[in-house]
Amino acid sequence: MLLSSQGDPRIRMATLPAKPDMKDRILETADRLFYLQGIRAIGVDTIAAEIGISKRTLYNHFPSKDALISAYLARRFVAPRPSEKSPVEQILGTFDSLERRFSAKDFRGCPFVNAVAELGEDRSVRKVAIAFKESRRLWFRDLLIKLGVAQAEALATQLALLVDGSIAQDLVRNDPAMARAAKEAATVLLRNAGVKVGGSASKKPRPSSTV
Amino acid sequence: MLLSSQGDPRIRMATLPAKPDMKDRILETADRLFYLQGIRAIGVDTIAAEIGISKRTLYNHFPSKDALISAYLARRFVAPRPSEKSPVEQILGTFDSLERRFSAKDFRGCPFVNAVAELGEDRSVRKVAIAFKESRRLWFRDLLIKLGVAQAEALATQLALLVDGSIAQDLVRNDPAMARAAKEAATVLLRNAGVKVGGSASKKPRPSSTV
DNA sequence: GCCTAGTTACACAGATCTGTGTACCTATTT
DNA sequence: AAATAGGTACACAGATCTGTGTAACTAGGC
Repeated sequence: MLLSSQGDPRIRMATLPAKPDMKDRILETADRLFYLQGIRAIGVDTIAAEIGISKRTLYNHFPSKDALISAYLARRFVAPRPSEKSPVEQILGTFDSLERRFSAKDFRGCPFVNAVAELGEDRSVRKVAIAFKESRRLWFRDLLIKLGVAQAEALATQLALLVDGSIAQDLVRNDPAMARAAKEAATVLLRNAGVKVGGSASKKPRPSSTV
Repeated sequence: MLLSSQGDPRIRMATLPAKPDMKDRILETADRLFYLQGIRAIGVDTIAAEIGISKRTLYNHFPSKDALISAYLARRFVAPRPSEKSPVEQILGTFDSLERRFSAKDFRGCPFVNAVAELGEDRSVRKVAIAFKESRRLWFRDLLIKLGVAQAEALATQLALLVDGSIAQDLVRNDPAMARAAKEAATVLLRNAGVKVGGSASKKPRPSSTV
């Protein structure tokens, strides 16, 4: 017993005791359940039971379910990290990564769209959902500007439509091919805007090294 | 008992003007409330109170809330009616009519996508949602085949993505311009497939007839 | 040892939800 | 007039949900 300090979760982090950050555990569990089953479908009792804590503990960390919902959406709001790849690769890579996510069993659409669909009139939910959608559009736009595309604003909006369209279609159909279809459409739109895109829209990056 | 003619419910309906079929009234009200506020957000009490009937009457027409939900979705499943217009006009007109719907105050996204988002695991809901999405895709596909487009299947899927993408974006942003953006993208895709599309994607249909 | 902070168990208030039971009412049909 | 069909009023069962109150327990820090 004495020797096995490695495996003892209590000894982790040198000074931190047996606290794997309860707040994070709650949030992580709420995230999973809210996303997979719906916000209205999951009660705070269910979340607490899933972690194995008392409901009281949950309410000691979050004053209300609404606060938990807000934290859930804030947690889902991750900005795309900067990349070394070329703008075209980043744009089209978006759809490859969508295809991977669609193939995962635990994908269930866009959490922001779902939240708006469920909670409708809620102002703060809509606000963060709009901010998220806009941040992605701006990410597209900046990449298009780097590519020298004239109508970067308009094209960025169209690419965002393809992203959300494929997400909505996959939510219903469970068909990762929707991401491929979106990528093909995106390729056509890019070429139409004068962007040079290597190869067809398929998974072939093409061996050419020329610009 | 004698034969049917006098007992025929169709004849009774004709003689009873003040009875617009209670069942239809219930369904219509449920439709409005479910769609605008969410299925889980609306209880049967609310529906009955909105019409001014007793909850008992509602349950005399629908055995359960689930049955009401199914009837709601079935009612929303309207196939596009055949049109005299050219295939191109029909395809692009889809986005014009989306733009009009987005501008209406009571538009709140796709009822099928919303239902799947809310009810997630429910098999029958998913089933009708898939059927609806596929029916629209096939409608696009058949029009594209009439136009002699080679890759009608793939292009139809892409057009469906644009439709659902603009719906999702408008649900969040409340911006009818999303339909215009989708129409512009659709125009590019059609031209790329060899379809002759008159004018730019903007609201300049053509100086000739008003249909 | 003692204090404090976090957690637990558990009861409970109060709201809301689906669905049922029952007796009564009212208009039409026979 | 009697029967029938459909609606009403209203209570109620039973589940579930958010949120609170409270006393007791358990650790680490002083």
